[in-house]
Amino acid sequence: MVKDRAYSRYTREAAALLAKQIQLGRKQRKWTAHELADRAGISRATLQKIEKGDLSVAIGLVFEVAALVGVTLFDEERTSLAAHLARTDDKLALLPSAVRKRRKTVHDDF
Amino acid sequence: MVKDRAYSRYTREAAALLAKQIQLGRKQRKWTAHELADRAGISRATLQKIEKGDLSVAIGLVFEVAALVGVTLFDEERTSLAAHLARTDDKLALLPSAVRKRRKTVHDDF
DNA sequence: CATAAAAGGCTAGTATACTGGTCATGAATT
DNA sequence: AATTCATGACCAGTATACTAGCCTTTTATG
Repeated sequence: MVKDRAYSRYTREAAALLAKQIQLGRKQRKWTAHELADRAGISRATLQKIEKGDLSVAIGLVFEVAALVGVTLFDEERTSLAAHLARTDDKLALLPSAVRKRRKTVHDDF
Repeated sequence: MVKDRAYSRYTREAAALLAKQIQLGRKQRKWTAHELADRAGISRATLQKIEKGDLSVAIGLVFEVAALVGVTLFDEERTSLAAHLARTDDKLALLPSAVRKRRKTVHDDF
């Protein structure tokens, strides 16, 4: 053991909520853990970690499982994911591609 | 190389959107990648993967970075994360703790 | 236009995520 | 009550995420 990362409260709570929603979704569909793991193409052990809100699991695996049981991040009711992505891209394009730190002190931050 | 996982379109798009939102948030705050990586306690290389929507990054690291730049999953404006979590817990409590598969064929799925 | 710094890539090393398996426990059916 | 099976926990092995460091390419600014 070397790392032992610290996580913010927000991170822990958000992951816990996602985990619970996934478990809820699975049970509402009446799928066993084994069944869902198979559908997602992951091991049962990893699914257990996901449903516990383990923060070390790859985000792709978590999103994949979430999608399978109908849990969506980003309330995609109103705007489609793709459209939202495009709008975010547009905003990004308006900003300089590199963030530059001031070399000399300039009075613009108050 | 052994795995080479396949991910659903939803997973890829959701991760891409999150990645872009993070990058946007960072630039709006005028932080360099180096700066954000330091604040998050991760390497610059990992932050690059995060801002590219790499699906193999640990979900905790992604959420942590997202929180730092003000990107929130689960529109927490209306309901607090904790409250949402509690309500999900309640729903879970109403369901049987183990999902049981039918042994004999029963006509209830149509 | 010159230059300093940000961003992007790459690599080697090591910590660890994920897997496939087993075992124990408890909960749902008959 | 007996049985079957879902769940939770754990373990060893292997693939790989993450890091630190370095080099190259852009990009903003003087």
